[in-house]
Amino acid sequence: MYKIREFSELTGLSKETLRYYEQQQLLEPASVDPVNNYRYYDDGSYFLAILLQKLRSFGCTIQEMKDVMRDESFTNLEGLLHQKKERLFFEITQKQQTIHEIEEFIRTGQEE
Amino acid sequence: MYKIREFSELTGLSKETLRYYEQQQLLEPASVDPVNNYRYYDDGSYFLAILLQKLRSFGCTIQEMKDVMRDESFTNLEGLLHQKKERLFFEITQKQQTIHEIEEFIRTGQEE
DNA sequence: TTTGACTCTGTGGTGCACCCCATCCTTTAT
DNA sequence: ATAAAGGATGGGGTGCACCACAGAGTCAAA
Repeated sequence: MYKIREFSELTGLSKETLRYYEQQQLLEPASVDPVNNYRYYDDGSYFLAILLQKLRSFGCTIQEMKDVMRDESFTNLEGLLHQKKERLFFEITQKQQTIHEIEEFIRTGQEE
Repeated sequence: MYKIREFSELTGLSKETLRYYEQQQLLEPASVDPVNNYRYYDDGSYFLAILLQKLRSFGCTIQEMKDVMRDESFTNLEGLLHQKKERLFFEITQKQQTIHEIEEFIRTGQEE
């Protein structure tokens, strides 16, 4: 059982982020001491925290992660990952398009 | 001379955006009636407004556009455009990297 | 002249995912 | 026993580029 500080260092998620995720019902502590309200995390929490961190780095929103965490078998996980990949491909073509527009603008806009 | 509404329709920039740009000293009306404070825009304003709109679509920030608008000969414009292109190339490789990470995650993360 | 459309200013809100701080309480080490 | 370290809560703030709205004044056509 880890207290929030140690768990924060373990996972790389800040204490504030952990509290925020709890509030969002995204990652709840394994247990909360009813006397002092201290949060305690365990290895199951660790697994989930690492997953969440990865998903965030993939560009998933809190809402999307909530949808994934809702069922424990992660049935929606793979779908979300594919969707994110598609999104990234789309954003890449968007940016390539913008690059073309900039180059076009440099060429034609230069005339004045 | 166009009043703000007409100029807004002409340029595609909303009235609020025009007021905001004025506040940011990014695009000032050609004149302001001292009696009623009505803003009036002219064809010079139009040219600048279109430029600003393009720069925004290229991903330029307000601050960057301010730097460009500061001198009337637009000496910094080309530099900014090149910088934006570089930025876009970088973001594209970032996203490609993320795509690889997702694929890697699908492969190795699938084992549990 | 009336009416409706337009404009002004100022202020507050939006979204997202957090971060920061004051204040108070608890634990831990000495 | 004491003091430092760490925990809790609640609320506000951040950045960016706007959008929305209230309330008041103004213009333009019929």
